[in-house]
Amino acid sequence: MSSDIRKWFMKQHDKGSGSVSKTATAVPDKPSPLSSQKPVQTTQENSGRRKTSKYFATSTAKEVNSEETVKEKVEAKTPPKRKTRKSIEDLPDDIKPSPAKKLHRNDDDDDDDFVPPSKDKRSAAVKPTKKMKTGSGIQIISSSHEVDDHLEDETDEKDSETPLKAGGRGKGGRGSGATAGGRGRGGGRGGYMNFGERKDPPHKGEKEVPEGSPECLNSLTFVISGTLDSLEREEAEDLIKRHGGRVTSAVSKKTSFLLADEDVGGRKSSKANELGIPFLTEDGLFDMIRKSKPAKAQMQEEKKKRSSEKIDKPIINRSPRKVEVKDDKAVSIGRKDAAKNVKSGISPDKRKSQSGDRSSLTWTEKYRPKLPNDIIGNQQLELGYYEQVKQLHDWLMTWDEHFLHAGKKGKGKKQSDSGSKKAVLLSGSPGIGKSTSAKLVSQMIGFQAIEVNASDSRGKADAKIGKGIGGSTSNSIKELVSNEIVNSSSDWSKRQKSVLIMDEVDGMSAGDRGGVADLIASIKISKIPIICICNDRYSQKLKSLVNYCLPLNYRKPTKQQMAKRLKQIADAEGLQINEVALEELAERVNGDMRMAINQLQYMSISKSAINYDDVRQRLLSSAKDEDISPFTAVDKLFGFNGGKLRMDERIDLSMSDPDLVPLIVQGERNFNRFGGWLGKNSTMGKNLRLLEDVHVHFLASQEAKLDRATLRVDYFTLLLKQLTDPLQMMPKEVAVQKVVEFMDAYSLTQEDFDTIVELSKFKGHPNPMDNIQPAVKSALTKAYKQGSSSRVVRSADLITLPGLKKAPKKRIAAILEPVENGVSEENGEALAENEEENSDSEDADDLGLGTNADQKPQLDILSNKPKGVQVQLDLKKNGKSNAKKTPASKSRASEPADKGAQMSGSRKRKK
DNA sequence: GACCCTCGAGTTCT
DNA sequence: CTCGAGGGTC
Repeated sequence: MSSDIRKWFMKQHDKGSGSVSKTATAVPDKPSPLSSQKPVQTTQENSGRRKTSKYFATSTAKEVNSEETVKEKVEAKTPPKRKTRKSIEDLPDDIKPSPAKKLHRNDDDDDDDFVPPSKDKRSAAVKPTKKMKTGSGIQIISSSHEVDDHLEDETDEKDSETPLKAGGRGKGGRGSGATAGGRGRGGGRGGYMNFGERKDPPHKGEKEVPEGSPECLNSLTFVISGTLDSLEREEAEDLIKRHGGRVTSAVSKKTSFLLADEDVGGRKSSKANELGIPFLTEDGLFDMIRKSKPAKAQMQEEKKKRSSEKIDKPIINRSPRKVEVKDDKAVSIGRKDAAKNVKSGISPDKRKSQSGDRSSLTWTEKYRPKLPNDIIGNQQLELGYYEQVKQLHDWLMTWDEHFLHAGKKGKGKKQSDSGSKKAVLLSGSPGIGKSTSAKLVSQMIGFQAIEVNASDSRGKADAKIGKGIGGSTSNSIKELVSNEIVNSSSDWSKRQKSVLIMDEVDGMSAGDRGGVADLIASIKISKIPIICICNDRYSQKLKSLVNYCLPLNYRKPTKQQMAKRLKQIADAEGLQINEVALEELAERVNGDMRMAINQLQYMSISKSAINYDDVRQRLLSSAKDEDISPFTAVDKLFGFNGGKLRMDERIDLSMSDPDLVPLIVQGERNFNRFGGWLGKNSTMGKNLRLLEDVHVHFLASQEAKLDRATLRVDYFTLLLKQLTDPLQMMPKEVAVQKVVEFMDAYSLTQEDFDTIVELSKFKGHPNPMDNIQPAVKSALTKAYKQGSSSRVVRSADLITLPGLKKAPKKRIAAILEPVENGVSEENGEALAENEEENSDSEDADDLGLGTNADQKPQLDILSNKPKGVQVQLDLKKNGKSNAKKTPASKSRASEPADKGAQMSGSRKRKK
């Protein structure tokens, strides 16, 4: 390994010196190529200059000044913020400056360098607009023959440009010059990095996107250049992929067409010219696609599409036939699950059952990497140097050494550099195997992994740590760490080494006050290695933590890597899915393998063959631009859905409950939700806590060991289906029996059931219970209650969960405070009243918002019920914290009555 | 098998 | 642009 490192080092060194020399030699040359690459700047510069000269010739300095001020004003008014820009672009078309935009775009878009000739047609047409636009941000251009001038000027400019930075400004003295320069700089070279301003197609959405045979572009490769006429780049990509085509980023010999509507120029184009690759306009593409399908078929296709859309819309399905198939399967699976995985007998289907009973496992579990090498992406390089997993491994090893040293201070072995930090910080977007690899590596080396999920403080780890010290995570950690010290100094260390895995530390820091500080303190004193895991390394909260950690950035696997693995899985499950679809899926889930597998499984429930469109449909809402980090993505999400909801609420929400962030993001993906999902955060808060309960019960059933995050995301949809579909699809008795069976198998209580239903409702989804006959519902209730007599007391009801204290939001916590001391039923009831009032007002809100479910009178009972349950649950939790001594069964027994009472109570009050 | 060439993707930081 | 992956050739 040392040799490896040396090798590596030498390589680096070589590289370094090489590049240095390169740069050195390159420097002198740099000016000219550079200047030629800043077309926009040039243009603007030109026009600016041109204008200036014009002005100088014909106008007074004052005029110039005034213009300058105008410009400045505009600039001041229009900071380069995206939003603002966008709003500008949202202006009516006549104001909207397509050419200017184009100009702009050129500026930002790397390879589509500005080529004047191609532009003339357009610019001539749109000149006026340009003027306006420029007025609002860039430059004022007035003449109509400027195109020609551009050319000239451009050439002129070239020589002087690089020096210009100073000279240009000095010459013109224009603010514009400065501006243009700055932009050109940013856009020109680093332009391809610019995600900022996205060009809008001039005729966005105006053309009808054709539908063709799904195979018509097979084996064709496209490169998209510039901005198309009516499609966003992504849309065009979609279109092509949907028809079997391939889209790549760079022109090569393999490229079949260069898709460019305008702006023909730039590197892509020149290369295409060189290679004799035909150009294709958007219309050309459309034609191509259209031609692939006879008109009649086209219409049919469209019809089909439309109807399928109709069907797909309600995710909780209530549409007739197509869904039925789905449901049957889902039910059978659910049943299988419920039947506690009776050895694979029930499923005769074509899928190879990989490991006996496959039913109990989600695919995520089933295909979870077993060896560190299974973790895709971050694969071992020859040198092993980039491979995070290996690095982690090494770190752990050296840490141990380090630790031994500290303990025995005997051997004079030199510590490796990576060992100098006492903790590692694994970062990377979710689902790419951070915790998995942490666990696996620890396991492999023989460490006992103690996993603490910061945002789920009552994980297994907590249980292990013991309930002695209060619920705070950090306390637990401290205790653990110090315990470990004691233990290890005695005999423990010989037996087993431990490693502490702190999951989601960025979540923790907000939840636990000073969590990070505590964590750092823990790291300082810790005698066991600590692995911290976060999603966003650059989060402000973690900044101080980074100093104490060896940072390890996990990279997202490429979509090809993911697709490969997914393909394996699909094959193993007998699922037909083509690669394009898989890649798309991979892309859409943003490298989140787990999510991808989940989606795959979910889709597999309804179909055995999946194509690109299915994937697209399913993941429509997960915009591709979610790629920076989930947290910024959430910001965006908030922004996008912004209109409908109160911003402050959302901010509060995300601040006070970091746990919701992933829920939101993933929930979005999971349910294809659009705006309006988050009506009221208080309800969400409750739901979240309710979800905790579901989770606990779920865990207690020993059917699955999942953390809450997994539960909420992975299982939720499936659970919902399994709980509600039978009620819709089957005769009453059978359905009820099945559901109760299922609930029993998973130790779900009726509240859990309601919770699940309730959770599915937010954002105005159709209530899955809508379609269920009241009779069936009551039958279900009855059946469940009947069963409950024989039901075993669940362990979940008996154990006290330290984390629960923390769970409620502060507001509620404050209310609860007094109760915790005095176990008084009246208190509890009063409390309940309070909560009830709250939920009532929320109900009102609901009605106001027009959630469909809540509006139908006959559903009122139903929709109310969960609310009642929530109240009840609050009570219960309340009771739980102090009612450890109270037999669980008792509290349970009293529930139904309470619930009923409260329910009717709240009803009355409302009316 | 070693080398060369071409293709294609990623790069950043709060 | 830079680097790795993959494929082809000698």
